[in-house]
Amino acid sequence: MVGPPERPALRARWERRRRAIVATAARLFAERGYQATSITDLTEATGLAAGGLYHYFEGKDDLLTAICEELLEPLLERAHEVERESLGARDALAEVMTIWLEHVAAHRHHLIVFSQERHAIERQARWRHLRAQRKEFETILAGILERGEADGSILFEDRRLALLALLGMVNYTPVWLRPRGRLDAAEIAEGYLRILLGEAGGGSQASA
Amino acid sequence: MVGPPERPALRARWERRRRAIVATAARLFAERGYQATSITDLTEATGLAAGGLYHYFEGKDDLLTAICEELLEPLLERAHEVERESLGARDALAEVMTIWLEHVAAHRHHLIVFSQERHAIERQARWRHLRAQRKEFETILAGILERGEADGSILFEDRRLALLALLGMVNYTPVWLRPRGRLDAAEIAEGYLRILLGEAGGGSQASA
DNA sequence: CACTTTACCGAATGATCGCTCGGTTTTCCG
DNA sequence: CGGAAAACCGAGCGATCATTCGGTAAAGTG
Repeated sequence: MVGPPERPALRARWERRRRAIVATAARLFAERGYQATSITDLTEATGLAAGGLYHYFEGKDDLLTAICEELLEPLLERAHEVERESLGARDALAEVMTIWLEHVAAHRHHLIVFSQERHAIERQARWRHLRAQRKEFETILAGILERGEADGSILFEDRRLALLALLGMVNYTPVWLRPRGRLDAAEIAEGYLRILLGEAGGGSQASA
Repeated sequence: MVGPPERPALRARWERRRRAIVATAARLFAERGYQATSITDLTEATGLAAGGLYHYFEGKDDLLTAICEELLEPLLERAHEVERESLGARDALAEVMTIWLEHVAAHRHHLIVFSQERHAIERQARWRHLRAQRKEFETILAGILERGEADGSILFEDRRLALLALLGMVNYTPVWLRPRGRLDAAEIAEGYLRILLGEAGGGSQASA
């Protein structure tokens, strides 16, 4: 049977090891694909034998679920915290984007796996809750943009397209992000925000 | 043996059918994932038996190759055409983005598959040419942005980040795009261009 | 220390999958 | 029409894979 031990002294260790396996699995799945990664690959990478893995997870898809939950749940919680601060839309957007990019940078493999397996998560009933969490986060973002447009603090040519563009930028970030790259998460968040709000340069001259 | 027939009368039909199989496979792979789609799934969707499929393709990965080639080759060719027109950077960017989005909209499943299987394409030697084509297209884009900054027709806060943001937006587009949605490909291209160049609204008021 | 829970092992299992190949039907062409 | 090439079939093969389970070792508990 899978689940944390009843003895309190062992719970912390069980959870720590489980999280370590999730992190390893996220890296392997991101590098090779979920289906293309075999249980044998996981045993080699974790040092556990097959039976040992099934002591922490009910199956391979339970591992995928854990990866996505570790990505979505803390992000959603922190986004709700920002909402509770009742900032102006402009500042709320800046703050959500900063925590978002920091979370994504710290969980790049998780997001890559989530994006790669999106087709499964969006279609299969067993992942309804992940779908709901993704939607909830997007709804928070949409709300901030709408609020910003309503109170005049943000102007969009097309607000709905701006949200989709933002989701695209951020979801693509872990594909190119390298741990000690030129920009850190906060700088990327600021850069994206500038692009989205059209504050950079101002753009145009006449065309040639 | 796989390959087009020697008799000229049959070549056109062979190629037409091959392309039809590629289109069907692209849809299935996009919906279920490449690895999760079995040959049996493909036989059901195409009406061909297993042996029939292997008359057009050497294997499942040949099908993946064909999908990616159908995505990248025409796009690259059309991008080179735009370059040959020697437009100003601003106009060149607008034109490349329009053909890009039109191509992506017409091949949404292809791009979804390419993105989902990116880990394999980027890592395995047999897909070196696909990797080279992707890089070549990105180099064309980078060149246009650089040219635009050099001649003052485009101003960026961070040109490299702007390119990555653009790639993110466009690569994410097929995830949400619906065939007869609110915006067509040209309108999306225009919207993205406005976001990238900061021409919309002008953005800011004071923050709250 | 005894005893129970927890942690882990790894060979065996059953199912699935990509692919092959001998054969049949269809299509072209002289 | 007759022969050859092409198109297609589908049962079966070998390999792989996720998962199970009977067992052992280690750790906490009273």
